Amino acid sequence: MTLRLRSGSPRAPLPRSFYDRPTLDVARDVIGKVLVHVARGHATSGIIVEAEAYIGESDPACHAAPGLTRRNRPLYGEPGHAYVYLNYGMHCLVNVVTEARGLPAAVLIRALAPLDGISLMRTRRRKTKLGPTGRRRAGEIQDHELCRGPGNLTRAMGITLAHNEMDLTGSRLYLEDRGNEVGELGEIAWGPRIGITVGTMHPWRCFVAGHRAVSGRPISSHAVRVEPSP
DNA sequence: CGTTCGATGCACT
DNA sequence: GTGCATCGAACGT
Repeated sequence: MTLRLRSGSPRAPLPRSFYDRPTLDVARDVIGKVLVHVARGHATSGIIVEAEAYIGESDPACHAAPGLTRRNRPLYGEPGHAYVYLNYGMHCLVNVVTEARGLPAAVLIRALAPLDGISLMRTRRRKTKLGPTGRRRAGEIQDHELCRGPGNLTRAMGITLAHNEMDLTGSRLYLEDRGNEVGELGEIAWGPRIGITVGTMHPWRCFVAGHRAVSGRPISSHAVRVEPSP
């Protein structure tokens, strides 16, 4: 399947200036944008509905907390590049690097509402290694489950460690604006980041409240803030 | 519904 | 050797 765009709009990766901004602004603004991966002429894409900010060496949950290491080097590099790493030995997680000029920070992409290449996503998800019991799920994976969660979305999109440090202004892996109105998806909400044991005081997880593709349990609307408090 | 727990690889101390 | 920015099957309500 070839890359398909909304009526006639040219392929236009977001410029580096989009990423070279305060990370909380980038985390908010990636919601509603489209993540695209083109592999061997086949595109997969989805609207970002969940993201988390990791900001600087003073953020204990950020990979830059120990200072510069071989692994976290992309965080110290130019904004608009991918930071992909392996976690729990089996999941590749994809971030977009933000904040130039010495502040190591990034936004973790946590969930997408799939758009293009859904059958290819389903094929890739079916190739997931089986657990110790060797049992596979009974039914088909639903569309909204394909890219629900950071490990699931990289599996469905075919994003691997080979994409680490890739330039997001290129033509292989990028974000673009297809004019989707965030209001059509739902209301933007902020809350604590998921799956971490430190840095939970920061409400730096941004998501579309109530969207089916958002990971974790649904959160009652009164439990979330509408703006982050850095 | 809810919680628990094992699989899995690599960076880091 | 330790500890993960996870996932989902297998239990227990």
